[in-house]
Amino acid sequence: MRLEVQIKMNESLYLRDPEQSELGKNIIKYSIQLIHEKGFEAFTFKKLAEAIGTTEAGVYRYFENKHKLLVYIISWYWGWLEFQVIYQTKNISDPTTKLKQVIQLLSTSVEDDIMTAHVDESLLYQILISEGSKAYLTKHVEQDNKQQYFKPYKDLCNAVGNIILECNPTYKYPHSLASTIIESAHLQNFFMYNLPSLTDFKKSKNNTQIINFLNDLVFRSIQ
Amino acid sequence: MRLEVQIKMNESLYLRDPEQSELGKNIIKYSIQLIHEKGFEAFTFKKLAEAIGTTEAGVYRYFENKHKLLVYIISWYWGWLEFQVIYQTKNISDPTTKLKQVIQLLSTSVEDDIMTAHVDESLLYQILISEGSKAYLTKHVEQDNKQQYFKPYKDLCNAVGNIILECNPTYKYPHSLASTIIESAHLQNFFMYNLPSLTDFKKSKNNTQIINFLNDLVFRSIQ
DNA sequence: TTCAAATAATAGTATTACTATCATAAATAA
DNA sequence: TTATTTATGATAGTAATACTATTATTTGAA
Repeated sequence: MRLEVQIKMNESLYLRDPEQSELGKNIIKYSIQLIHEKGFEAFTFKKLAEAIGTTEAGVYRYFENKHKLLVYIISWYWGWLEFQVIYQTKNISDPTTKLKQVIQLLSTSVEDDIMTAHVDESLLYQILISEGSKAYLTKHVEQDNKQQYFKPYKDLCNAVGNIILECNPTYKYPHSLASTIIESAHLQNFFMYNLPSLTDFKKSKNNTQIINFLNDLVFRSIQ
Repeated sequence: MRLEVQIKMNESLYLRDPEQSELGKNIIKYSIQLIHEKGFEAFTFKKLAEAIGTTEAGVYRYFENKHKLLVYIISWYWGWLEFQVIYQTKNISDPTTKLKQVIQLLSTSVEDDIMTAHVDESLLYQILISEGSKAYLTKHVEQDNKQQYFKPYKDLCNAVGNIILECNPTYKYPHSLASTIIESAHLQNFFMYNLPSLTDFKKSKNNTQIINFLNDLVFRSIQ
């Protein structure tokens, strides 16, 4: 038996559901590769179509524009991450241990999950770090938000906020602390590799230093 | 006597120094207005030229492309902010009070500084919140960094890091904490207005709640 | 006054971000 | 089985973007 994890996506992000066809799955697969390789600004539907072996018009039948495609794959990752957070903390009763596990998950790239064949999670993690904030840093964030595009991010943030409250029910800023550690985990990662003097870390494969920093920050904050 | 503050800019950011001519100053002034109004993605040199009353080619004589112009105005703001941080904490001897003052400066838009005639700092603060990270979240961050484009940001970060160390010389992550509070100040501001459920704040003119959150975060972290 | 530098005016190109049309192949329903 | 919908492929076309180049005109310093 073959298990497949399916992340339920917001339907208004796409014109045709990419999970439902080979071409659709290729659009996701190759857009992750290309955005990772070229960066979001240099990524175009034409290049994507060439990589897949289809035409530009073919891609446009699935996604209205490249921004929606970015939001799609970023949202997918947030959904997958929330699943990981819930799954990997299920049997932990101590909220402190749970929160540490969450910080670890937020700070490290996971190996390519075999349960999601057409998605390479480790590439996606890199995309999240470099391009993630571009999903919402737009002039149309309000409309996008009305369409619920950011629900997976909010859900994750809320889940993390709840674990924070489990650790200390009187802590006053669970959501802000949650969004701060999520974003900081990514940003410190980006800085460590690209602008290291903005951090106190040396480049390293594992992200222990970032994890230590965030643990220190979080647990002192919530006592 | 008329005082003018001049922020020394990295010369490789521009082709011709915009501070040295009327057209140049207009390019800065109107690009701030237009980027604020339309967002960086929809901002073009053609629209800018029309707003100023010059031609596209005229703008290209000053800046190679719109990304360098963005980096220019963002860097300008970092430089100006560092000046503010130094100036406004000069006579404070207590490092804790100093750090609080810095957090306040990072979290609030300052009134338009009359000492910089062609720059509207309150608009620039909004641009920094929404577009600031796009200055470095690119595939060419490494080359840009080699050209020292991010020096003003690093300098500010370092100045804040030093104040953190004054408060607690044994704190292990002064730079990471500094970059985290700088970015978090902006992000929480953006979220408060656009994705409020990622924060614990209600929309408000002054940013006291964000300042309280950051003070709490920082001073618990460094004890 | 003269000469160099800055600007204005105009034109042109490759690429991007789409939209539209029509033919064909594959899946499905009558 | 045929008829018909549906997805894809192939091709074309358009407006806007991100530039580069050329020439003429203005300005301002020597």
